[in-house]
Amino acid sequence: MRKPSKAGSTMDCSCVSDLLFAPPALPALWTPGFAFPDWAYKPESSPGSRQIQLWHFILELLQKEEYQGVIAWQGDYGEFVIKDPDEVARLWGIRKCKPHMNYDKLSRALRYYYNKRILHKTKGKRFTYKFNFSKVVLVNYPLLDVAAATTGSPLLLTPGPFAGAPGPDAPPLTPETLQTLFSAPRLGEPGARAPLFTPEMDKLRLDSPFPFLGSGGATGYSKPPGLLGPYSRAFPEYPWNFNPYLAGPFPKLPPSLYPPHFYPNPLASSLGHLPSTGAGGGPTATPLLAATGDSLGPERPSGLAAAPRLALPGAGGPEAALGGKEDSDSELEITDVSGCSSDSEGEDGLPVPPKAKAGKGGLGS
DNA sequence: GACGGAAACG
DNA sequence: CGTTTCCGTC
Repeated sequence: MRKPSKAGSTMDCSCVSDLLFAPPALPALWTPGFAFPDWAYKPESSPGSRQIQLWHFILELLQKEEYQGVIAWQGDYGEFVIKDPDEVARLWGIRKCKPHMNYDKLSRALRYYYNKRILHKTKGKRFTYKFNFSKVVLVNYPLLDVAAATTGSPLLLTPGPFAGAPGPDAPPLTPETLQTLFSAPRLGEPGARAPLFTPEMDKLRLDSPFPFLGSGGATGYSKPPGLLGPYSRAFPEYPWNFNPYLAGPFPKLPPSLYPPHFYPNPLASSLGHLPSTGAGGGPTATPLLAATGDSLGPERPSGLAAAPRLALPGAGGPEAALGGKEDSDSELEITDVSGCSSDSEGEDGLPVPPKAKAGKGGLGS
């Protein structure tokens, strides 16, 4: 019943819209046109209102090395752990100008994602959740959903908790499916519904051993899907220097290329600017974006085929990235509430300390 | 801590 | 609609 006189706190809260990522000086491996994926901000509907959503935010955080002490990928594909709930909540609060945000509330919002299947809880592990990228992708590319439905995507590779969930909208996508979908030449075209599925793929699909949602066990570290990739200077974490999504038509990927777990990179694919599938690769996936957003699409340079310098792990490998990220964090902390009216409930001025990071070694939890 | 109902808000 | 706020329950 407590409803503090919040009256007309119409604080526009020009929270600086702090796109976490300011485009400072982008390294050479950065293509101008390759801005943050629209899809990350455009869930599906509400054309125009691109209020950041919690899962976007989480993804953002996860993608920035600066916050690895606060939230980080861990465990299986899409699994992440909130190492510092208070901090994450605080950051979220800042972003939304909700000074009283806390983990309890944030987690409630997170819990709402369960039904939406955007997120899932990793039971047993504290503060650990798991992204359901299949859903995330679908949410952003409804067309794919349609396509999948049309073909009656037979692949069900969700051993996780969803396995038993006969959800009508349980669109379990496997990386393979995604690739297939993304490879399709114009999804937007009614008549151009490319051969999304072929008999041969069927086999492959079922054959895919992916730790998508529920392969327990893999205790190894899982690198984040390079979904949002481009923001950090470190390009995608594709240690294997190989993009599953652009790998030709559908070659049975050689075992050597099959890491313990690899993740799809729908984004990259959708942007279709990665290592061109080259011959046989087939159609570019670029149209996808156009298909969905269309119209006002920030025209992607047709020749977007720009230089898709993926991480050239080769020697460096993922470990290199992992190990070398300890350097001093960037200064683009989003820890300032500048813009947020301090009015609100007339509480503390919300000093927002510069957050002394790095101090946490015993956060093991 | 984690869950989910309920009400309210923008 | 996506939370935010609050809360009872396990």
